Amino acid sequence: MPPDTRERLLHAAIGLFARKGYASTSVADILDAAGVNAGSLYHFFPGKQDVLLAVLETYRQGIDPMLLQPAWDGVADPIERVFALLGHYREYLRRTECTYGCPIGSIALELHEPDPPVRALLAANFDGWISAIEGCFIEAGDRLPASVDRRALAIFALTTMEGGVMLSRTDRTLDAFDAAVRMLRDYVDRLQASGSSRGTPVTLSPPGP
Amino acid sequence: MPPDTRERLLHAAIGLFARKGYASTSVADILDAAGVNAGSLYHFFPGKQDVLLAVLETYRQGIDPMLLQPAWDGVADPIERVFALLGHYREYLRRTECTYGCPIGSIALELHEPDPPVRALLAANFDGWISAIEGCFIEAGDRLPASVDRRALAIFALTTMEGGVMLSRTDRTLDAFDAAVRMLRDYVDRLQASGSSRGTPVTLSPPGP
DNA sequence: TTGCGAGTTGAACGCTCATTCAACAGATTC
DNA sequence: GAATCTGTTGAATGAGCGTTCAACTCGCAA
Repeated sequence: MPPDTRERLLHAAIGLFARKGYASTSVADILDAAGVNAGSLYHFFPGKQDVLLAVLETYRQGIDPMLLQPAWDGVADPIERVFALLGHYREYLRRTECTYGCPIGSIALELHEPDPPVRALLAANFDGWISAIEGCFIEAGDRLPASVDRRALAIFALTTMEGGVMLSRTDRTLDAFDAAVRMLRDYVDRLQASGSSRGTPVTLSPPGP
Repeated sequence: MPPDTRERLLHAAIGLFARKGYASTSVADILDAAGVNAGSLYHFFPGKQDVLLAVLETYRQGIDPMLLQPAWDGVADPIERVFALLGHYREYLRRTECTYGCPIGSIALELHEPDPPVRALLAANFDGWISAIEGCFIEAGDRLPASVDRRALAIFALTTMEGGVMLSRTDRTLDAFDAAVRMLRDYVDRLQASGSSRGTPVTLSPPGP
């Protein structure tokens, strides 16, 4: 029954890395936020980068229980689940007044030459996200044309989210995020309309302003 | 006729910020790369952040002559110009073995609480890019459905590029970038096909792997 | 010849950073 | 009750950071 010192450090680091980024967060910041002394941190982690590794691993394990399940609560339709998840990120942006969006994306672009284990965990996080969305599009079955690569579409959804977060964070407005998601919605609507020989017919909403 | 010290500092900073990011580039790095002493830098710039401002302003002024014109050389069709520009970024990724893509995007996500002038210049850079692509889609006229918001489509193209760069940089492979651009191409193709009562008919290529 | 301003030099400054370490505390084991 | 293990303490370390500054060079104008 070890004390929760490690947990407190991890939780403090998660918050600080999301708010300030990795490089701009000092070890002293983490220590202050966790209410822990320097030696204790180095008792649990070999160094600062290993705290980052633990944070990224926590995110990775949290994709399903902490991200997907809350976003998909009450949403059964697989395609609606994709946009429910995007809406989840929109809410995150909105609540923070567009100051931070996806912590994985921020760290991915912040570290220009990440050590291999860090890069591997970043890639694993992206892969978990993509695979979940790919599952939605696969579950959509013949509502989408058979010729559409489900995984590529999932990647496209992730680039839309990450790019939208980047632009919206830069001008502190949800406009760019909303515009990008609106276009993705229009695309998926058109895909559904084009393959509508089977499955429930879909009403095509115009992508206007 | 002032010596080119300021130019050398600017050029060195552009290269280093793109390669290592802003925070990870020390003033000493810039001085070494430019072959200049500390005092000289502070003769031309009040501080490190003002070097960043000058770099961002240089990028902004270079969007047309340094980015668009080379990418669009010999490409007349407005819609092909959009994808020619995306191909330009692909080449940039490829030549650097997927280690760096868009420097504006990297800095935008690296700085979590940028000073107002820095954020304004980042936004101005994105806006210049978006407006240029918006011009392409406007020029495409009735090849695209009238209901499609040209600016939103331009934003969508930027999120595709920035998101694609992020993912490709993370797993050091062009796959994600290619997948995202392929889906954007399919979307634009479908938009053209749907509004094809006027203009040149467009052959719809399947988005398969 | 003197004076001046633009540009240069590089050592020095104060600060923050990640990390270390010897000493200590308390529970568990033998 | 001695030994051991896990965890804690917080001052100290040394490197690197952005920045400052007094002294200097040099071309040019008066």
